[in-house]
Amino acid sequence: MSGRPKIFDDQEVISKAAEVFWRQGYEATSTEDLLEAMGIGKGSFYLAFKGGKKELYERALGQFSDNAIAQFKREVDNAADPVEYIRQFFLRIAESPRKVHQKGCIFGNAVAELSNAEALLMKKAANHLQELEGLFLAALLRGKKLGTLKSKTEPVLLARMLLSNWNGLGITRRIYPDNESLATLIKTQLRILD
Amino acid sequence: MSGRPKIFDDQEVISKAAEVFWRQGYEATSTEDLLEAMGIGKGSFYLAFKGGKKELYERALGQFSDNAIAQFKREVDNAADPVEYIRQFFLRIAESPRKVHQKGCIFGNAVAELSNAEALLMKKAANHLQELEGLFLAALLRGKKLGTLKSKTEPVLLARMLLSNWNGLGITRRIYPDNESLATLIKTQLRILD
DNA sequence: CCTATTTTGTACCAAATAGTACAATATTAA
DNA sequence: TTAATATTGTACTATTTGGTACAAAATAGG
Repeated sequence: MSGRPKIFDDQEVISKAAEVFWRQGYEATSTEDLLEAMGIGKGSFYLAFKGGKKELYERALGQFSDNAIAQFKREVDNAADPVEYIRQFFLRIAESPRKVHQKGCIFGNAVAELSNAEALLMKKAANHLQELEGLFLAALLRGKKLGTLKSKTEPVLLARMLLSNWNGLGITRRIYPDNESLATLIKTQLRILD
Repeated sequence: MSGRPKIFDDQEVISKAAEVFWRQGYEATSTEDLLEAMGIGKGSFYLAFKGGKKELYERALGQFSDNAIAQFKREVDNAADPVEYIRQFFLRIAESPRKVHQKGCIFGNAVAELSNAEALLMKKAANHLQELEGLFLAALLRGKKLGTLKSKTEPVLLARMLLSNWNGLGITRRIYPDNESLATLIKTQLRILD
């Protein structure tokens, strides 16, 4: 065991690939694009990712989700008021540079573009969004207990609505990549929490 | 003038192409797919659409938009209460079969998947969604005059929000293609109009 | 220093794909 | 009938693409 040393770290190159996928989408990204971004050759690539582009995309979404979910969970758990954290989470969208707006949500993009042919991939992307909805719900429930969630609406329904708002913003921010109008929109949407 | 007769109608084949683009997305659709769906050969295709797939996609979006916009406008103008029409417009989403949910919104899909390389196409798709927002706004303003729009929120803002909700539903309905839960979600979203 | 092991880089291949060229075809009008 | 014209179908080409094969390289351990 232990032959020629690897010249790259899996997580690192997956991150770089994720960025390309995010910017260009799944179909529009060629393996050549990915190899260049990852900085490795075909030999290494197909050894590490036997499933090729498809496997890489799946792992890119998975790793991205793991990081995002972990961060969200860590921060919301540390927040005194989880409802206020959600508010800031959404309002932070309206603090992004244009380039970021243009990418939208990596999972929403996946759900939108993955055709019937890639139904399995699309299901996995959908699952990541459902995880986010789950975190919304947990935060809302804690807010309810704390008394910071005033809304009389069922938390399950509020969480679903937050997810749908998130999905919508992933598109809308690309049409209106203007932080001021986005902030106004988001603040209005967040009224459902009152 | 007037040589061999055309064996197809432009609008018809564009409609058929639009359906394929809608189902599979832009990148995932090959010209071969399109030729098959349209029922014409390469000779005819490149004569009628010199710009190839790209031109066809643009015209497909344009024609789809023209039809949808025209229908919306006709119906909302005939509606006694334009605000109620908007409500029904959204609630009708929750009366779709699974196959339709899986396709989402053809314009939202375009905005989501079109990479920087296709920035111009994406801008045109975005414009179609802005037209929809414009119709929302016109309807809300008329509702305001009629007194059927109760909400104190700025109509411009409401219209923007309706568009974002629409964009979100284009994704969310693919994750939850269940009409009952969709109806619940939509009804809650529509509360902003009260 | 040799052997086993793993990774790397490259050469190669087969399939798919977009697009062109052009002869054959079907029409109208003279 | 014939000339002019527009459309069609097909054969062809050039390129891109995903993927494989495999020899060379770089390590650890004996």
